[in-house]
Amino acid sequence: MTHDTKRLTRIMKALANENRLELYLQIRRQEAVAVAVPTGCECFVSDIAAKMKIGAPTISHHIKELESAELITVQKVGKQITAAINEETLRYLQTIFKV
Amino acid sequence: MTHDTKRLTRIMKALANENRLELYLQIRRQEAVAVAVPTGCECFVSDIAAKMKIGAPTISHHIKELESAELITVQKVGKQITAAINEETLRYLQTIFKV
DNA sequence: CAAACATTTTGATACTTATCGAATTGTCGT
DNA sequence: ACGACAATTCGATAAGTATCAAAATGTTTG
Repeated sequence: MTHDTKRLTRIMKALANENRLELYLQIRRQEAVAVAVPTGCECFVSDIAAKMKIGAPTISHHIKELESAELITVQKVGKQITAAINEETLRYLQTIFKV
Repeated sequence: MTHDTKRLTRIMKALANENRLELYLQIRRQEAVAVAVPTGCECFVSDIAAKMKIGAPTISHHIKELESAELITVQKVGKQITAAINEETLRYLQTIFKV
């Protein structure tokens, strides 16, 4: 069992829940939109959460899991928090699934 | 929740276990070796399993999970079984993690 | 300060699942 | 047919976790 398998398992676990995966994908989509606007990324987790069918405590839990797996980074902005994709981990995943 | 999220969740779940992920990665590695030899892929699951620290029933279970998630295909060859990567699913994962 | 709002923590519950030992099935060679 | 070996099924257990409600924390604004 290599070190990489451990890391990759942690990442996969973090993506192995429907709602958490959806959160991650939404954050990526929001970022894709954000690069087009001059203000940059204003990816509020509460905006994404509002469209989902799970409660705030669960969202909070999931965000921490994604952060702990280094899939996203999180920042507090006033009352709310914003999330951003951890590009390094995304690139790592790309290399894993590269042919 | 899109249809794709459902499918992707099933795939991620299948890869979200250390031993099952290791199985999948080993099958990919074995295949990479096999293309270099004229006999093609002789990727026996028992060979991979012999190097792992879990019992045969668990291996059997994991192989079924990978197959059910369409990550691999399986074929019986005599007493043993061989596994091969489902290339379509691998390409799907590539598109997901593509920048 | 107080009200309002976003997030987090805590504690509990229900569900899933990884793993094993034992028994079973299937396949090959003698 | 029998013994050996690979894989599977069954049944059980232990560990993990997704989710919620309630309470707590932190932040902004009147």
